[in-house]
Amino acid sequence: MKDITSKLIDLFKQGYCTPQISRIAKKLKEPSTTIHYNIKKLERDGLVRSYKAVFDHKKIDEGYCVYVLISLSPDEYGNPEKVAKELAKHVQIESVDICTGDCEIILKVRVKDQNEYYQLVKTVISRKGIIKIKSLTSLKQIKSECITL
Amino acid sequence: MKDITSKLIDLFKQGYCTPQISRIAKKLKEPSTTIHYNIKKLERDGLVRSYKAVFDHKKIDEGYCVYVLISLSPDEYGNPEKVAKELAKHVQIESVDICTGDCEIILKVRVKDQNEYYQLVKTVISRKGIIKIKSLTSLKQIKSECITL
DNA sequence: AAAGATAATTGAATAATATTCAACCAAATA
DNA sequence: TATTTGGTTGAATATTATTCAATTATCTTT
Repeated sequence: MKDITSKLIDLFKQGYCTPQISRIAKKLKEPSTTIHYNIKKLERDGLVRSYKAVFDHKKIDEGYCVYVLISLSPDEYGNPEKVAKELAKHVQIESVDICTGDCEIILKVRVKDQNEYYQLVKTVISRKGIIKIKSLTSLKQIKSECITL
Repeated sequence: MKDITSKLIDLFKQGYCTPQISRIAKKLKEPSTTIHYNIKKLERDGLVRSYKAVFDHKKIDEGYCVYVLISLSPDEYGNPEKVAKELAKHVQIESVDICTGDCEIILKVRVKDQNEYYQLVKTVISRKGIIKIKSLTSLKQIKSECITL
């Protein structure tokens, strides 16, 4: 048996989806050519970056979700983007924001369990320049990516 | 002129997209029927919740992004889901998580600007049961919904 | 306000794609 | 090892996206 499932999940995280023009046309009661034209415009103008799947994260071994508030040391403080871009490379890190307020960087992390999170903190999040990490663990996701669960 | 753009954006937040089977088939070098079968299985088993668009939020009047840490008063403390579900109803609130640690609920909010955020805090986030709100404003999004910007 | 240019809407024709089906093969189970 | 269940696949069909050309609306310039 080929393990196509995990390959599909990886592709769907990036994109590999497309709008359902005829369904939208019926919904909005407009000709499908009009819908087609308007969608292409959205894409051309860059309002839409990608079309992708939204998962039930518990079912794809990403049930452990943590918001990570990161404080930088004074020497890295002026250039948070360097650290942020480095962190963004990791697939377990869903989002990376540079912030104002109590911390300089906020991550949203999805991993399988607490142990995998611990490994991630040890190997990628803890690094030179980061002086403080506060983990806010999600006990229950009520809404995610605009979709109420 | 019909304002189809905003209707499309609304639909794409919920879904109204679908996988590109033939493109995936070429990518993975498998017959499209095999890909079709495996995708239907993913959907049937509930690993995939929806297919949707990812936006350039700055271009759709959602350029102001805030993480909101909410503390509940002792009387609501034992039942955070009630408050969480109420908050989840609002389209500007992208995600709602019930948390452990410094706060009970974390929101990710997307609005046009600071003023619209102020309105949201006044009218929906501030309510009975919420005793403390800490706003962490995103200055720059490096990665969002798994997509590096 | 008129003329010209550009952008948006649309139906008909075509191209591309998803879906169904039946046959076959692999894996698990008893 | 016989039997059932789940996965793979090619050929046929159904559905859907895309292209194109014509039409209409909107914006720009004078």
